[in-house]
Amino acid sequence: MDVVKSVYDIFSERGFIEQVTDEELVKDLLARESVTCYIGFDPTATSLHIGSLVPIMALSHMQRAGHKPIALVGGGTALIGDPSGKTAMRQILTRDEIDRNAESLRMQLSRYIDFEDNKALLLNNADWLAGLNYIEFLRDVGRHFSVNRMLAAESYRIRMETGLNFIEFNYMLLQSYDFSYLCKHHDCAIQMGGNDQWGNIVAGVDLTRRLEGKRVYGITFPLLVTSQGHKMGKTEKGTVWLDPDLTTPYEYFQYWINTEDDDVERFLALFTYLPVEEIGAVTKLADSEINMAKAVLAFETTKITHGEDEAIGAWKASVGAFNLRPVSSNLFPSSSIPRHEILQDVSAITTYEKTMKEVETVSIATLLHEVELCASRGEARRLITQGGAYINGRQITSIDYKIGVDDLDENREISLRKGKKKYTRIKVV
RNA sequence: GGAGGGGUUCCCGAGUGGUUAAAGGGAGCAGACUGUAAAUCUGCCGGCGGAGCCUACGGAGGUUCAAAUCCUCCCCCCUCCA
Repeated sequence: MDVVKSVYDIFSERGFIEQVTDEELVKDLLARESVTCYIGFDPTATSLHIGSLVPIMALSHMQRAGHKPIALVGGGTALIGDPSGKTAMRQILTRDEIDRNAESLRMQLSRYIDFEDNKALLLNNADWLAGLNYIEFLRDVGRHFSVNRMLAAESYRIRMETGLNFIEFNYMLLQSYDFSYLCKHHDCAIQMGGNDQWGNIVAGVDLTRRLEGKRVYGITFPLLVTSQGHKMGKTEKGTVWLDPDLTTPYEYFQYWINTEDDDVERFLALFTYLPVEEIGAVTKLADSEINMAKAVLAFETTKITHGEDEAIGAWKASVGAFNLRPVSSNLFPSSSIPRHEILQDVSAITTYEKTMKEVETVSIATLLHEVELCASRGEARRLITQGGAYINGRQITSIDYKIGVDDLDENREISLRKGKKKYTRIKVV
């Protein structure tokens, strides 16, 4: 088979697809011509996080296959917010905030998608939603929606039990309108999104047919949870962001290398560009050998999000801190992960600069708190009591421990560790 | 608008005057075991220099020696009726 793979094949072999509105037609369309497709993103935060990575990678694959992705910022819906105040899920944002978030969104997405020369678009639905006239909207759009059918949608059925306000109920109409608008003005033919968007996407397909007389399609991705059933991208320190100022590349790397065994293969397919043939080798890895695959996963994902230099830095720090074994040369030949032994270089680990006085005069618990290893001094004290605090690899046995010059290494640095995995360094200046 | 039910610590959820920083579960953290995995077991799990103090049970007042628990007003959610 030397037929070029279509992006649909790529999606399907990499596990991107949960549901498709019309598999045969979508397959055919994507194999035949360059298609414009879109995914919506919430502009409620200044940074995207790991939870958005599947949609982002999907858009990226689309573009690589010669299609045209549109990243749609949901500025219009953010303008409405959720007035009940009970759920914090939709914050009301001002136009300024939305525009600012949209801009940082563009910068982040630029790592994965090329927006040059209109090869991809970043649009904001506030541009067409904000000026909508209610009467006209009801007449032109609202009349196409059957409340009975809406209530049958999975997403609403669930909310019927806990309560659903009118604004939320309207998101389906607005999102459907987005789709038909993008179809009309940008010739957009496919909407993609998490499987929770299925109802909204299908509604948009229907509306577009009625409004524009055009046939459009929808694809949903599986909602990712780890094999433990945990939500993706949450750690002790909170969300794993894509912004290096919020989550350092080292922490990002660490998040991925800590992936559970059962998720490694799936994640390699979803979050890296490595060929599926190479990824399949994961299943043959015995016992701890799978850690090599995790290293590759961590390296490749970090490289995609933060660049190769940062990925190498994070990898080196990881090697230094955890005695990571080099990845065998026969594994993942497409990966650019370094495979040689290296000198210890932990500079990618977060380092705090402090004066000798600042270090000597405070209690060790305070210090652990100050370098954000512990959320409070109380937690730090507990940690020490339970034997989970280490200084330069030595367990701290007393909460009265005081740091002195003897704790400095030749670079005037101190290594602090919480448990087995959380490292921080202090540079005494 | 009327009637009833409800808002508890990160989440779910007990608790109807003091013994409640508040049962239980989940999540999380640490220790042991390991492979920076999972499972399991053990401990911890509001803040503050430990006995003490502060903050906390939707919001604001009030009763009381003492309130998450009683009273008043307000906000929000749910159910039924309109």
